[in-house]
Amino acid sequence: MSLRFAIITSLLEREATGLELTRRFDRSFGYFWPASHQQIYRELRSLLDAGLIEEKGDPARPGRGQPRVVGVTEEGVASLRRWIGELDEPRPERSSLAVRIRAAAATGELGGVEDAVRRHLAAHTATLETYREIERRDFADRLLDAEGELHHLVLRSGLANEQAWIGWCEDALELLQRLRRSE
Amino acid sequence: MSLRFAIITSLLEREATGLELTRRFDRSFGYFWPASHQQIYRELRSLLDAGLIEEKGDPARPGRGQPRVVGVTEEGVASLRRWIGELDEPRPERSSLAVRIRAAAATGELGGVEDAVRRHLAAHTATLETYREIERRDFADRLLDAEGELHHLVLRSGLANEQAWIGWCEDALELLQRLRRSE
DNA sequence: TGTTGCATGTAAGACGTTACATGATTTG
DNA sequence: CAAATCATGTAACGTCTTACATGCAACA
Repeated sequence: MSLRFAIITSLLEREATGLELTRRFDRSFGYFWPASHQQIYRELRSLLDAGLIEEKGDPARPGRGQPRVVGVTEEGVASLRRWIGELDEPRPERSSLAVRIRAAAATGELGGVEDAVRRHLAAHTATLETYREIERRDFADRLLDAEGELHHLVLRSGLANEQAWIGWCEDALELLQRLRRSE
Repeated sequence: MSLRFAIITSLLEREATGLELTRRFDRSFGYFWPASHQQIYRELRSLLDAGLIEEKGDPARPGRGQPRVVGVTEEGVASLRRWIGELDEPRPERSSLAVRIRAAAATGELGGVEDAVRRHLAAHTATLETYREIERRDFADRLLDAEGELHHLVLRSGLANEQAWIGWCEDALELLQRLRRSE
């Protein structure tokens, strides 16, 4: 469901074609809800069918290869407003790294898992740096309007998450090295 | 892929029937890789076909309704050991709460999102308390073997994650209240 | 004997990923 | 005009969720 409303929100911020949306998801929206262009086109079709978005601009150019700009309808905005307050439990977290560590605990295969942790640490460190650059670029001055404050809040969620992961990975490496030495 | 190896690991720790596995996933393994009984039975079938697990106990009782205990084969253990070191990037995080906050920023619908944040805060607080209870129960004494240390490490990943979420939710509520007052 | 609980399954649909297909526009 | 790029799609597959179906055992 969230993808649907992520798209409506993004289109509400500004009308776009499918590919422009895809790029927005690669560049910003996708940091908290990733989506490929295939998912986006499929969802756009369904949103058009439901009347929540509509085609803007010259409708006399159908067919493949032609950019099709879409925008949100009144009904789309109404459904978005309703969705915001709907019941929403946190989705279960899945950590393949935790599975690997339990597997290592059960088999004694400690070397492989250490490599895996190191790769995760590198990835999280890179993501953290990306988020910090965005923060410097977009949220450096302290005079933000409500919309800016909320965007910053979302970014801080990513920052906190990456920092928590990095701290834990460092912890994990320390433990794994200690266990390996004392074997 | 991870579910497959989560099941092998759990069966390596101890043989089980499908339902026993399901309960283990509800009670411990599922904190970092949730799975329903449908997923588990499907994967068990596939693991049997692949020869990575095999039926233990009386094979003369086939059919429905009868418990079927399975255990890991030599080949299963080998494939688990191989998997531990395989390339594994962190899977993209998805946050429906972040989508809601961006939607609130775009529509001005701040009341609904505040409720959503409060519910997430309550859920994360409850999960944190569960993890703390497990920590008190299973990891209170400081004399753990390697396996115990690794299990504790996995638990600490959950603890760190929940704590990060709770801190952020409190932050978010503060901001949302401030924005509401200054409207 | 009917209800409850245990145990194993089937089916359908939503969501995600990967690979590929097709048309239009730009530019070397 | 060939190649690259932009843009919109299709298809197949795998995973996850939700709802339902079937059989056995205990027991009131």
